[in-house]
Amino acid sequence: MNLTTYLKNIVPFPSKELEDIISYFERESVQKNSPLVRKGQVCSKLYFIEKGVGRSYYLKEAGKEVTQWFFVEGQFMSSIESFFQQDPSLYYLEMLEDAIVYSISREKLDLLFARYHNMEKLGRLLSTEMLTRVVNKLSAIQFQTARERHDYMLTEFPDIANRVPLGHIASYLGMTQETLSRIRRGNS
Amino acid sequence: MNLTTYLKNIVPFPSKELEDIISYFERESVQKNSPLVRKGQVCSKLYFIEKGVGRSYYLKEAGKEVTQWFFVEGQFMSSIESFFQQDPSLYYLEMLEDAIVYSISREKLDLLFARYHNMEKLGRLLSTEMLTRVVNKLSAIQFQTARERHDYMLTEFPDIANRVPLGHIASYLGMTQETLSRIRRGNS
DNA sequence: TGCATTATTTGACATAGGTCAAAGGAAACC
DNA sequence: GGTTTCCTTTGACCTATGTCAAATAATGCA
Repeated sequence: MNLTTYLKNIVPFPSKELEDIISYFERESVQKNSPLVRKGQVCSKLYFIEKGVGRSYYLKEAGKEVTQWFFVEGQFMSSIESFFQQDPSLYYLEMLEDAIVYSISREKLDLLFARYHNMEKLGRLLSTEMLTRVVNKLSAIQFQTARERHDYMLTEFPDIANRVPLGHIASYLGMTQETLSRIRRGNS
Repeated sequence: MNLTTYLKNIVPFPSKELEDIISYFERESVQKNSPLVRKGQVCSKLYFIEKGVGRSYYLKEAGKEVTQWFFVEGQFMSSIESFFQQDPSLYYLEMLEDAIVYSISREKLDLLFARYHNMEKLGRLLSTEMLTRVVNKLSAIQFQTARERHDYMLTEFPDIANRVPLGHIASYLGMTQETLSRIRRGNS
């Protein structure tokens, strides 16, 4: 998914604006398993994924990783709270496949927000959209059984199952790898 | 908490703008336990709470209510996904005390977003702030024990315990009333 | 003030899903 | 192509929290 196309579909930017906006992003190749942000760092960039899958994850006691979110092609990815509040990130960000992303720094983004009303609108729309998705996950986690959460995941990230290790998905769903494996088998 | 003061503290609106913006809101008195939105309705208004506490809640099988969020003085309240996407709300919204709120319709709000860049910015900021808070709750629900979630709640809504029934808080925290009662007692 | 209603606590018991440990599979690397 | 490493499945057992039911306590209202 192309950044220009993506932006145009959300807000009808005049092409001059859009050109200017795009020029503030940098295209980057990112290697599989390389961290974009570590816990404790302030997340300095917002990423748009052109190709690849990423995830955010917490590191719990005993080194256990808990996936917080998956990010696929055509989505923005960041440690949002850290990026916007300029606080240390509570979790890690990494790509799970070799990827191509577009990145922009906070300063540049702020500049674009200030320069273009349309851009501010884009920010608002993306933010409420993400809010909706997080609320959905919260309600899945809060009152669904392990099996129902698995079904929720299939709607939110239809093809993720074939792209990332089972353990990542299990922790994203708030269950152990063993439980997810049992659910997949069909019984349990 | 006064709406004008609140808005001014987030974005430095010129007073003319602010005056115009405020004029689009309507002041309403709302009675305790009266629903602002029912499940299945499209939520037509965004509310700002000047006085009172509200909550959003799901109605599960067997008529069991599950609180999704609390809203206190000085916060905006709505069925956000429904309000912004104009979809039927998945949950109810009600005030838990006699309250005073300021309300605005989607059309008027859109008009203000379009008219004032500052307003759009306010929308973006409030939306990312809410996103942060929901992410925090999600992480509490997803990997904390019942007791830890209780502690999380005390930071998010310090004085809520004295204002709303225990059952509402328990379901907000994803546990039963009995469990919360046992936690409060200190053992368990 | 006293009754009716609603909210909270307590106890006994049940269970979904966790933990630990080990065995298969698959994939990556030389 | 064989070996090392990582990923997934399976089994046996355990525990935090849920369910159900009943007893108190608190609150609202006549």
